[in-house]
Amino acid sequence: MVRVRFAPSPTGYLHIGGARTALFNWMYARSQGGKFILRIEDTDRERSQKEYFNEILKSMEWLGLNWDEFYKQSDRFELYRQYAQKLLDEGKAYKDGEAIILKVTKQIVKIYDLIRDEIQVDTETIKDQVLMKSDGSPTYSFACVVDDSLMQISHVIRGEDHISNTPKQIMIYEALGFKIPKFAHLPLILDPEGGRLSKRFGAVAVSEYKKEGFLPEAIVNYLMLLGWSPGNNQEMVLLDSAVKKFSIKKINKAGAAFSMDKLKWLNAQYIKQLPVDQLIDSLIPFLKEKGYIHENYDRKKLEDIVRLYQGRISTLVDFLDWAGFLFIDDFVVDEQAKSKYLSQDHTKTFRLLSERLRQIKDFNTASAEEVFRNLVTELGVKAGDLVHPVRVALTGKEVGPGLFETMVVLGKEKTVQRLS
RNA sequence: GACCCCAUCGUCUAGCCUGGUCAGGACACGAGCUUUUCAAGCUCGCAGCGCGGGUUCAAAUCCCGCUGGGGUCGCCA
Repeated sequence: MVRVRFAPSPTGYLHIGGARTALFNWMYARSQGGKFILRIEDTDRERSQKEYFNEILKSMEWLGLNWDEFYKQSDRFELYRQYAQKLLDEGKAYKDGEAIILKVTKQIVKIYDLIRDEIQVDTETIKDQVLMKSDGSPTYSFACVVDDSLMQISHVIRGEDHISNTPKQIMIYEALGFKIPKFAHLPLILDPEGGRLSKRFGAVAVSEYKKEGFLPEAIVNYLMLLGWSPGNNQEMVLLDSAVKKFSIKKINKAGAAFSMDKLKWLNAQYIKQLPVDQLIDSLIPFLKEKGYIHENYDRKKLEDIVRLYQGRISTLVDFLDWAGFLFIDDFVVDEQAKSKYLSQDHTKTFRLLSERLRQIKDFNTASAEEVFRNLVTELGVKAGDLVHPVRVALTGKEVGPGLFETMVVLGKEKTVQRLS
């Protein structure tokens, strides 16, 4: 039975590297009909915070990485103490003050890694390992080994940064007489320049991506493509089909640089193929928070607006930026657009257009366009000479969807009003 | 520094195991089409096996070295 775990420490938010580790563990469990366990490694009471704990759980749920079993190391201190005592009794560990330390014997430790094959390490360079700290709490490696054994973890899938911990942990397994699980060390996610992923690189927390308007499906899709490929030149991969094709052996060995461009592209693809109703539902919290809509809003009208922008936004927040002028009257007018198209006085033409539009009975794209084209012909100017200034007057921007579609979603009343 | 891991377009990758297809796809970038603008979409294009040795009739693919990058060296996890 395959049993894997994701073991984050609540000393920080769930970041994209951790999310990918969780994802790969989850995919492996689901692909093998095994169990996915979430274990919170909160042995460091000083640095662990409830806030991080909550954020990690929420982000996991948001991404759709449901777990079958849940544990918290802070509930298990007695267990670690017992096993440390056992090693003490057997003479495999010794005390230094209150701390309990494992004697490291000289040997060549062989690690069998599913991704990298065999790795050999000479323990000559490894010093005796602290198992229990002076304050009575277990060290990371010790708690990790005890838990992985007791929880019958079959495969330890974690970041490459743990490779050098592995020989130390194998010695603990051996001292305890525990069965050694299989290991798979994932390549690390690098920042866009190929360096270490750090706070210096803006958004690292999963919750940050949620705030920026990314869809969980897109994040998950992007993350699985970092170090793994479903084959067949496929880019958009739903979790279900990825699970069917998933194989640890096919995971890459080299680190992967994070590309915001590609993530955004994927997010745009997911937004495009989302049923409008679902897109509206995803947009509503953002619109409410921004104060663009309140409890009572016209869903039909919102649907028209969303349809107009669905194909041109790459994040949910983009929608707020592009369509804000439809919800509020004191929208920001782009300075460049203003100087480019509104530097000369259009008052008279705008008034004329406004008046003609006001008289339309059935205000739709066809009727608005007809009125507009007739006026342009009458004035003897090119359509574009009026289209752009009008767009800026109505939307505050020099770019956007077709002008007449824009007028219709804005509504006759506001269109007329903004032109006069 | 020591130890460990890694190396295909700028980036993510397919191909490597089981040597022999113009090294394929995607993002980004460039051009064109479309068009009232910008996106989107469609078409086309640019661009890569880090270097040096082997092995072989034949090497991106197997072996060695170099270089480069990354990771770890905590009573943090």
